[in-house]
Amino acid sequence: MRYLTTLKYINVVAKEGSIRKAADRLAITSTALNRRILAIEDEIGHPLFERIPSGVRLNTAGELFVQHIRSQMSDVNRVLSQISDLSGVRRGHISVSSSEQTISVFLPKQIARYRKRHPGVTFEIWRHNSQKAVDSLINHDTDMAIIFDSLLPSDIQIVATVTQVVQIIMAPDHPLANETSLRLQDCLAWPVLMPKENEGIKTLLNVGQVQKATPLQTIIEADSFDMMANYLIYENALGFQIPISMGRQDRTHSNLKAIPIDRRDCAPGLLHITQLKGRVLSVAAAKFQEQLVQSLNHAFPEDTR
Amino acid sequence: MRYLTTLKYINVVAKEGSIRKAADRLAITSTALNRRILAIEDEIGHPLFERIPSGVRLNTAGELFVQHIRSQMSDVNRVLSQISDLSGVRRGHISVSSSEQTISVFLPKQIARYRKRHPGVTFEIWRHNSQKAVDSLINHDTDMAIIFDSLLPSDIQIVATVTQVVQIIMAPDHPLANETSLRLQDCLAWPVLMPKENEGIKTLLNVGQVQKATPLQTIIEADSFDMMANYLIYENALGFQIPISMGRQDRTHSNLKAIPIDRRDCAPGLLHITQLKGRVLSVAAAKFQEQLVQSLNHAFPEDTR
DNA sequence: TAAATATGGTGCATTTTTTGCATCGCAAGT
DNA sequence: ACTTGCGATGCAAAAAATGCACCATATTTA
Repeated sequence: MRYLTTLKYINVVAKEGSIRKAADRLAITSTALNRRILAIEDEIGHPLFERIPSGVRLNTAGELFVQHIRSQMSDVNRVLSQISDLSGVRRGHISVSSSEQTISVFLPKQIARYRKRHPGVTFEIWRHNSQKAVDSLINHDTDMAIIFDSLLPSDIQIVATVTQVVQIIMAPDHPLANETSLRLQDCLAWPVLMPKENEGIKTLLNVGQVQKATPLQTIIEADSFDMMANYLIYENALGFQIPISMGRQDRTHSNLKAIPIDRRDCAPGLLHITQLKGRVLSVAAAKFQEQLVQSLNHAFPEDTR
Repeated sequence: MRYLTTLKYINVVAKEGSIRKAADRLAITSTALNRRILAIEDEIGHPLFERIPSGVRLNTAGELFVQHIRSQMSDVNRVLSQISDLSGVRRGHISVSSSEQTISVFLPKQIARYRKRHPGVTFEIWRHNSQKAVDSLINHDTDMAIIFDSLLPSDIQIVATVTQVVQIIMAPDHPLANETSLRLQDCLAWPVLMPKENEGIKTLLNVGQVQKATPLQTIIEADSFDMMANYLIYENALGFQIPISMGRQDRTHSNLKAIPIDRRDCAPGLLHITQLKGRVLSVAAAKFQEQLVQSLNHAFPEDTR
């Protein structure tokens, strides 16, 4: 949209914190960009940026205006998507913020399924921890976020929630592999691989550990589920994950066994599908969100806790 | 705002229903305007207007886009108002839709009071019946509306409500002038002036009449309160109004006596201050609305019905 | 301490975009 | 059959945006 260029430019400058850098990224001259900014500041009657030696920084007016810009741009996208939808083709671009747990197995399947029906829709997936996920929603950088067990600020709207029991994963020939449920004290004898950035699982486990005063012996902290999965083949250690991270037992991770932790030791976590409160999603994004919610509810029907 | 020109143009074309007429009103050539529209239609990838022999008409895509434009423009104004407010000066423009009852006495006083504190704010007052008032809110043509006793659609938000008892007005020397409350049957003996467009009062009275089977003898239907007031001096007739239409008894309409109708004959009406649901008002408009609500509640404290 | 390297801002020539005029084709009203 | 009003288009003029070279200034580096 041509009439949005200036707004887009300002947004980039705000993010880069420097006119020249922004100009680089936008593939235009810094002068052109500089002039656009001076012009609009003049038009508004107030500067939007504070000039500091290392570049520029939004002042209060700028904050207000940039916020407006972002909501404008996402609204335009929504309307364009609606218009595209009128002629039958479902076009659009969907931006999703996802946690480590859902990004590897669950999301790809969902996206593939959606794109099968609507090939005109493109996707953008961000791997965010919960804080960044929330920020990305507020900045209109993403349409929706999948967040595991985290307290959410009030301007985030929870669209759907499913419970996820933390599971212990191990090699299929592990001595514990035939149990149907495990207590934390059963694990003390084995070394443990702990998720690192993944605050959700860690918090849930920590609560359990503190309550029971059962310190696990963590040998590796890592973020990658694949890394963890591969390591478990070589040593009789234990890892943690939630069901959504794993494919079907017989498929993606057929070489791993997953056994739920007894609820007395570790409460089930909540996996939320969220969006910015009050925001109207594009047709494409709304439909995709609908599909996500439906799939989640189907795959993990409401437990009786 | 320069970057909004195209949007503004499209909005005008949509309202005028003709590119040439819109171009006239915008003081540009029809070619320039035509090109802008063709350009943006091309950019969107869908026509916004349907070309008919007598001009152009919005198609569905256009409806969507124009709706977006209107909300965008009012949002820009809100942000600009907020930015102005940062530097201490309260600037802005407030657009109010008002019913006949409030426009002559109540609103001028309120506006004067507001402008005394914030001379930078300008006003625009529309005299609308309730249907037009609602439309103007939906089109973003007005920031708020004062509507008397009318059912409101669900996308209108009621900010405040006061009750207004229908009064019978008459010359001070009228035989009924010394009563403190009147039944409708007391009025049968005198000719009656009925408000015309003012559906609110008429509906309330009609309910009363039907219930009691007491047909009033209407001699004049008119919209102007002043006309009504002046006529009552010459003939011993009766008129109807609600308290907010009258100034203080001793001031604006000192030559008239107002006596409430007994509630058994005519239920009190509701006067609403309304705005479009979900819309964020500019600083100026929000403050003015606040003042209105406060004044209303002060002037007409909650009755115990 | 002085040179080097960033930053935003400005004058001027150039390119791109927008506008206005004259005109066409078309359809409805007279 | 004619007029009138509509949107669309080719072409030249006007206006706006851009890029280049350069300035002033503050920070970092040698």
